[in-house]
Amino acid sequence: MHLIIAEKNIAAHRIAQILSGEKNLRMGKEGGVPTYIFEDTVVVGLKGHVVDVDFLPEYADWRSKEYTPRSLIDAPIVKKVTEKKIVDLIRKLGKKADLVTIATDYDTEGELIGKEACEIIRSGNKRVPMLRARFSAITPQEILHAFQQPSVLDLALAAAGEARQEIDLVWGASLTRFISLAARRGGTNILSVGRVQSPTLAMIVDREKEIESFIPEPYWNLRCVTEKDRIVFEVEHAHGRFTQEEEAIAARNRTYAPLVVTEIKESEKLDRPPAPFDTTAFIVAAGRIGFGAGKAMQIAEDLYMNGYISYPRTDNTLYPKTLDISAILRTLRKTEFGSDVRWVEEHRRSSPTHGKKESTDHPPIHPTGQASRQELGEDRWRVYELVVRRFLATLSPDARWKMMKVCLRASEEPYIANGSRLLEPGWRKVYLFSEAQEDPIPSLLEGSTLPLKDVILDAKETQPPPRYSQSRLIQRMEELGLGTKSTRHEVVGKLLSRRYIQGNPVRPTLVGRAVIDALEDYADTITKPEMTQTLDSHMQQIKEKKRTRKDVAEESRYMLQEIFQELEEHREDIGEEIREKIAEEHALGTCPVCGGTLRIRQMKGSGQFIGCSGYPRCTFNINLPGMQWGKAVRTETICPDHSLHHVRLIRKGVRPWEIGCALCTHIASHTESLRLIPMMNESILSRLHARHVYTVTDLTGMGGERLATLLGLTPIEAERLIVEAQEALVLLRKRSDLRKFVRNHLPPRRGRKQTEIMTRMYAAGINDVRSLAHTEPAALKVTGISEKEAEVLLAEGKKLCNDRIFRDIGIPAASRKKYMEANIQAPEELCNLPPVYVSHRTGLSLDTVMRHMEKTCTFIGRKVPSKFSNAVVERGRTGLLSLPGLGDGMLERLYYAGIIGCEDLVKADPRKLAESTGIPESKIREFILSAASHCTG
DNA sequence: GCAAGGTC
Repeated sequence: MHLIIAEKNIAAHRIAQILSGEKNLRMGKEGGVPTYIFEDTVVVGLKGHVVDVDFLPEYADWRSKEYTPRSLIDAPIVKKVTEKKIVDLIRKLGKKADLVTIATDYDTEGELIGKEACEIIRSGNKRVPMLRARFSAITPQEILHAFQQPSVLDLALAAAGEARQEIDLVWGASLTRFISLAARRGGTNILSVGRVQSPTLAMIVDREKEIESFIPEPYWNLRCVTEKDRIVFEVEHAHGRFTQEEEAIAARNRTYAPLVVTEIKESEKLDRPPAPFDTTAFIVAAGRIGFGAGKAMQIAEDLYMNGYISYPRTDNTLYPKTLDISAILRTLRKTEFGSDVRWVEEHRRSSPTHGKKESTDHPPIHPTGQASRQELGEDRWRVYELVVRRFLATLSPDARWKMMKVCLRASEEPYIANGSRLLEPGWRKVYLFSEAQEDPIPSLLEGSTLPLKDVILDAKETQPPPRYSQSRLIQRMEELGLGTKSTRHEVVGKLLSRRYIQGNPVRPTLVGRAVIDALEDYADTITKPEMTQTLDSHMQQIKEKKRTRKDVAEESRYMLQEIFQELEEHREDIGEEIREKIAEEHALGTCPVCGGTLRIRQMKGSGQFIGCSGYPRCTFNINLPGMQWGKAVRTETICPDHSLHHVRLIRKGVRPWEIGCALCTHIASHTESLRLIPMMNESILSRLHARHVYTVTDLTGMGGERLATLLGLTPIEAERLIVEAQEALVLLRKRSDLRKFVRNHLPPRRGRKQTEIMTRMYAAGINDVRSLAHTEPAALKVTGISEKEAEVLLAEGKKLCNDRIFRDIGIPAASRKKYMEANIQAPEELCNLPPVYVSHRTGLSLDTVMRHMEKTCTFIGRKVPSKFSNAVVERGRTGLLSLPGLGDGMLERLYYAGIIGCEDLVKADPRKLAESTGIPESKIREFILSAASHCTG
């Protein structure tokens, strides 16, 4: 049997199709892994690496005294299986094979992945011949050729990959642990360090520092407004930017009407369509239409897996000759882009565009299947459309522009105007994502004069360099050789998830800055892109057998040892420095009450709030929504009124919740409540605010005397204010309770706001669950709730009220639950029922039920029912159950009617009893008869 | 709990 190993399932499938000629190809699954079988051949796809490197298990404890971060440098490295199903399958198939061909991608990682597969197979079959097929595209030509002339694994090439693995693991793990431990950050807050992520982060931090230290330079622009054929347009002074204001003013003062056209230069410009998409260009283009790098790749991956577009991880910008472009166009004719496709077919350029990069791994990203807006949904459709239109653009003719340069004079001052007009849109007709900036000016004649409608002198300032957008960052990474087409966007995602950076364009957090500052001081090698470049050249030397993997790794370890020498000497300083900067991350600004520092504080549970550094001396605090709404972080925006950083709640997978200035929000939300106090007026309110008393609670906690002096009230007024505040607080608590209740029982619906419903309820005089429960369903209409929902709400409200009454009566929660389950909801109901029935129905002991009934009856002013002894009840029960045909179900019904023994039964009126129990009268009569004979006899 | 690189 011939076993062929491909790098991924999709490649295995296509290789099998080509080699089998699509005849008798059987697709199956073994051990959960897809297989492709024809004749005597089995093709299996890996999932990239199926094993990974790691340290021995004893190194797992970060805080181990023996296995310190530094000890990882020389720790033994072992391989561990990460894809067990695949590993098991290829080992099993390898045992039966008499030939194995490794057909992974033709690059360094592919060779290493091939070697891993080889070693797995060898562990079960030492003798089987192992060949290597090398191809640079999965096309019939390439594949057939590769299998006709197979070679063997290139161990030097694989060793270059292993060197990378080893170095990345050792540097990354040891430095990550060191920095995290020094800063005392564990769990989800570790501080990671790596050959690619750290230089990328350093780039972002550098840019931020550049922006901060940027000193704007003033400059002046001089322009004139004029008009021709009713078209108003502007001409600029030929000098361009003036750096001296006097010069600009002088030039303006020399500018007199009329404007005379002195020269007109017209030319034509060809505008080539963009090159086909490689991964980076795709991410950039997707970024322009609003997708973050990670999101764009996730969607592309999805479209690829479903056959709409080609493999999204590629460095190639040249369509291979084997790509059947006309066939793709024919496929696309059937889509929404049909008319564009036909236009392209009629106007195709002689050869498609291409970029600088040509690699042979995969073709540029292009559409492979037809799709409709409906089947894809909004986001996927937009990405698909982008890929389709880009593909069409690369086949379309150039756009043609008419360029105009007009020179003018106003008195002696030279002015110019640049205009452009799109003559033929060419590719721009099909590619709508790159806006054609037309700048039309009316047609002019040399020597003609124009009116001078206005002369404008603008004072401006030079701007700092912009922050990196995610896609620009990925472009920079590519330029610097950081990461690969498959990993660059993941690195950005990693920096975001570690909270080193935030937003798009990206900004470093203080944590991110602190880590880079520390690394630059003590381990700057890891913060420089050069580390990757050096590693690449060392890998090249290994590939060429000029150096060994061992040699390269040893040199790298030696360098890392030296770095650790420095790091360990300054361990305390580094830790303290990072911790200090991180603490700053939570600081919002000055406390309005005491001048201390307001900080975001997170408690152990899900609580978070803003507190003062002066606590307990200063108790000023602001409540924040719980952590389930997102973790509170500060943003760089500062409130102009309170000089406090704005606050934002961040939660995974959800758009952040911008709280804004927490103090503004705090004041606004509590002002409403303060107005509930009858004697509150604008004057008192503003005096309270001026004294930083913002909430009703704050007010109730104050002494009358203090309040009087603080607000300039008489002691009597102050006392009254406090009493009224206390009453308002009671109302607020009721409302808060009602709000929670409504939230729990009213399902959220689109376009309905809970706060509005609540406002309307309060306005209707419904301030607590009790008054809600006693409202008519129709009366709730004004709140915007449907009648059905109102009924549910009222029923639940009644339930809750009754439960609370039971609670107030002193019935424990466990028993209350049992009454509820037995559908005994109100205190009156309980009192009306025979105790024996209740006991039987709920499973509570008779004594317990009697005790509860006693309390309940007393509470609602009823007569307490007389007691039964357990013995009497028990005797009655055995008596009743001894009657022929009377089972447990009947017993309960009789209990319900107050019949607890044969004596009661004999005395009962059969017809009435039948009515109240639902048992047929004839049956009752039978029971009575037999009861009479039993009990008397 | 750590990196970067494959792939899903």
